[in-house]
Amino acid sequence: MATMQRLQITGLELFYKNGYYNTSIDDILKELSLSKGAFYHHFDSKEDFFIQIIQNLIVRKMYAMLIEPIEGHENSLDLITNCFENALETAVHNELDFGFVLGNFISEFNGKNPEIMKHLSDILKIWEVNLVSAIQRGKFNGYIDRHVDSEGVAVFLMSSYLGIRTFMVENAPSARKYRFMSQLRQYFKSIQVKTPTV
Amino acid sequence: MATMQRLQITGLELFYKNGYYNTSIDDILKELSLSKGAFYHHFDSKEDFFIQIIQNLIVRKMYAMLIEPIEGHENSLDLITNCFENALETAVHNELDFGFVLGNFISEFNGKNPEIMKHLSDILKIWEVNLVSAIQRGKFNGYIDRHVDSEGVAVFLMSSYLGIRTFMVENAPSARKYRFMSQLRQYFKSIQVKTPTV
DNA sequence: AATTTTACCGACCAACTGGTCGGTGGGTTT
DNA sequence: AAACCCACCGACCAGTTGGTCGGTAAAATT
Repeated sequence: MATMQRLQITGLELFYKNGYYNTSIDDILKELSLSKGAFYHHFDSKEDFFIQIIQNLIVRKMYAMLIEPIEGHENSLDLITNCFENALETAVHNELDFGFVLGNFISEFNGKNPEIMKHLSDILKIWEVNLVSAIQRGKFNGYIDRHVDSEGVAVFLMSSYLGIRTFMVENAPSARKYRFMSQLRQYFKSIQVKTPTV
Repeated sequence: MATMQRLQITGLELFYKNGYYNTSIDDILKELSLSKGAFYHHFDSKEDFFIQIIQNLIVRKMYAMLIEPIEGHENSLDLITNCFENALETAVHNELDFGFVLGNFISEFNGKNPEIMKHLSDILKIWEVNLVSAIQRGKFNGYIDRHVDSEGVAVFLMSSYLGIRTFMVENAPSARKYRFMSQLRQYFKSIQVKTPTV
């Protein structure tokens, strides 16, 4: 595989595991048995390197995991439920979950690096916009109560998702995932269209 | 004020603002015009310093802001609503919100420093236990539906709280707080005891 | 008054940081 | 075959890191 790609993949892994500021370029190079020269041949700086990682890896995966799965015309709430279910399942198995990766980096860069924050915020914005669309589609298609605030639901969903991921990291991920999903369904019940039970 | 306290207060401020690994002891000392000698006279190491900050500042504030306010015998859901409302309001004004401080540090130390993680997890555990108690009290007192899973509600509440804080940090905190609280009330409606509307 | 303890100073250290730069060897152009 | 480009090497640099240590002046203890 191309050296540039290998650097980015390993870079993201280590940045995620140890944090951006706590991972040195040397750490990444040691992992791949490459030299400083190789790194600075491909990237201008550590910051430029990370921005390319965001654009090449994080954005793409966010789309694949959290945006495309909710684009269909089925019941939005079902789509979102399944989407979260799958995303959290990869999280249980300690794989990279890009929604969380994003939240993590936002914590790390907040107030420290406005340039990088802008890139991260943009992704969050895209997620938000797509969630709002999905919810409005759900209203239009008769699945969601027309009186609910789509923006509010989106904010609530994103918040709880970012939060449960922080929380899963610390203890009993599988049990917490299960409990979280149950309560999410409970919440969804409260915003769906009430069909009188015959 | 005693030098030791001033070090801890300034330390927490800077650790919170810039991250633990991205804040040097020299940064803290410069802020207070103190020397290395002063620091190592009072603390064994940077890690020891941070653990004392957790125990002296973070634990106390967590109790004051997120635990004691939900201990009363009124309607648990009201208590929790008010508690979150207040905590998020301090967050809007960019003051230290210790629930979030906790979540932030958990992200930062996860997988890097088990010793510190243990201390942070303990606080989260205390919060969880107290939330579960409050919810069970709510069931007992006839405010909350007896069929709901208390543990699940607690996990959901903590998640969404940690999440909204990450999310508020990035954009339009006040609007997001408002939207979040609306949806929280919506969720609470779905778990409270259903009194037939006459 | 003599001694010990406390609180603090600041020069110093080895390890590490992001980044620079002169090189080198293989492949492609001319 | 000469000239050039590309991908990479690794010694080196200045600045920063957490941490050490010998010293000192004031306060507390004897």
